[in-house]
Formats: sequence, C-alpha cells, structure tokens
Amino acid sequence: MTINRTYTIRQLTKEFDVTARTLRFYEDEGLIAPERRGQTRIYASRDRARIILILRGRRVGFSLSEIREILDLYDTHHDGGVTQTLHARKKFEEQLHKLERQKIDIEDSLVELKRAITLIDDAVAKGVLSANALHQVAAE
Amino acid sequence: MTINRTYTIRQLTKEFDVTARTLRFYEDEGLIAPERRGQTRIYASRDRARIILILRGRRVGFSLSEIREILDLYDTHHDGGVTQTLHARKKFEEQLHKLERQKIDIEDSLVELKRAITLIDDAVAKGVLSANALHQVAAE
DNA sequence: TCTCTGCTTGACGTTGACGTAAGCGTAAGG
DNA sequence: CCTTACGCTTACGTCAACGTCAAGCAGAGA
Repeated sequence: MTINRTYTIRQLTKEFDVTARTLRFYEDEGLIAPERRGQTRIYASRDRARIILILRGRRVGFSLSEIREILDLYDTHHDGGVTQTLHARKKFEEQLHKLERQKIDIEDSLVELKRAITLIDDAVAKGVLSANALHQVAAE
Repeated sequence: MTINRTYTIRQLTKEFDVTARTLRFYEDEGLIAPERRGQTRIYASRDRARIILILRGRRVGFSLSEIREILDLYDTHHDGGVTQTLHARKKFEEQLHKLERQKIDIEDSLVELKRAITLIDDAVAKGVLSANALHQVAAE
C-alpha cells in the first residue's frame, strides 16, 4: 500500500531543492493538485511521487507540457477505451525513442569529454601542451 | 588533414534542420565565427564541426553559455599556462559529471516507460485494463 | 496584544533562445 | 529589365519557466 503521509510546501521545497513558487506554478499548470486545509496546501504521497517524476523529467530535458502529457497518461488512459489506451502506448513509445536518441548523444559527449581530459592529463604529465592533439578532439 | 570545403548558410540550415536566424544568433553569441565574402557568410569545416557540437550540446540540455564555455576551452586552453589548462580540466570534469547524472536519469526513465508499455500490452492482450497495476508505475 | 513565521493570492519582471517582419543589396535566369 | 532566390542588418515580439515584489490572513509564542 501507499504510504499516507502528508507534506507542507516547505518540506517539499527543502527535500527537492525547489522554491515554493515552483510548486505553485506546477499546480497552476495542472501538474499536481494538492488538497487544501483552508487555504494552505496539503501535499499527499501521490503529489510527492508526481513531483519526483516532474523533476526528473525536467532534468532529462522534457518540457512541462510533455511532462503533463505523461502524467495525464498515467492518470487517465485506463478509464478510456482501447483507442485511448493505444494512443497512450504510442505516446509512451515516442518518449522512449526520444530518450534513446538522447542517451546516444550523451554517450558520445561522454566519450569526447573523457578524451579531452586524458589529453590534458597526458600533456601536463609530459610538460608539453600539444595544441594540435587537442584541436583534434573538437574537430572530429 | 581536415577537409577544406566551405558551406553557405542555406546548406547548413538544410543539413542540420535549423533556421538561418539560429546560425546568425549563434554567431552573435560568439559560438561560431564564419568568414565573409563581402557581407555573405562563408562557413568552413571548422564552423560546421562546431555547429555539430552546439546542436548535440543543446540536445543533451546544455545552455548556449555552457556550450560556449566548452568551445572556448577547446580553443584557448592550450595557449594559457598550466593554471589555465587545469581550470579547463576542471570544467570538463564538471560537464562529465553532469552528463553521468543525466544518463542515470535517462536510464531510470527508460525502465519506467518500458514497464508502462508492457503493462499496457499485457492488459490489451488479456482484454483487461488494470488500473491498479498501471498506477503502480507512476507511484513507485 | 503584538509580533513573528509561514502560507496565500495576484500581478508584473526576467532570462534564454530564438521567431518574425521590415527594408535593402546582389547575382542569375527568362 | 524584371523577377526570383538568397543573403544581409536592425529591431521588436514571443514563449517557457519561473523570480520577485506587494499585500494580506492565521496561528503560536512573549
């Protein structure tokens, strides 16, 4: 079962290192929907889980509207018909491919950065800074 | 040796699917510096290589100023002293760590998306759409 | 009671990364 | 010679994702 804790806005801002403005903004944008005790927001575990997804989505380069789409899919595809569900499947696959392409980009960049670093290390070790060798990395 | 072709702005926009405005903007921002024949920009292989780096950097979530920093490092660290060079090494490592963190985020997201898709497939195969099972994915 | 702390709702400001439109130059083809 | 294609600069516009006030309520403690 899901843990049924609740959280204040402050607790979440500290846990995830975001501002309260950000969380309220995500609410305005329909990404989360905490309950209210009077005026004050009361975040449940569900909201917290969504925030985790939002922030990770943000880190991997999804826009908020893309993230909202994914969250909506998790929420609503199961009460739609088969058509809705297959639409959801298609959207999930799109995101999947986007991330796979991005993973390749990252791996390529990692290789390049590591090469640059070893070249620097070699150069420093020998006391020689080879301009040509370093330029190779950038030009390839 | 580096190939010594040149390119018009149009050729590059088509090759990389960006607008001319974008390339001119990158020039204003100091990311590239094509030569001129009169007013007209003439891009060399060097510029093209930089554009590839810029676009890949963009895709993995670097800001243009971060990208400029990296490009500057490739350009200038070898005529600075050892201090400059070690500063460059440090910057490279920072980018490296950022990308490694991002790679983990992406792999996690990939796992999640794949799970969501197989759950959908299973549900559709059985003709049963389990709301609980799907909600698990979002809440974990 | 006063004040402090935390939370709220507007609403305007900011930054990055371009888009878009105006207005002009130039070279080739019909 | 006129249009079409491509290129240029200048400059204002836009959109996302918040930041930054301003002004106010609610409860807890001195």
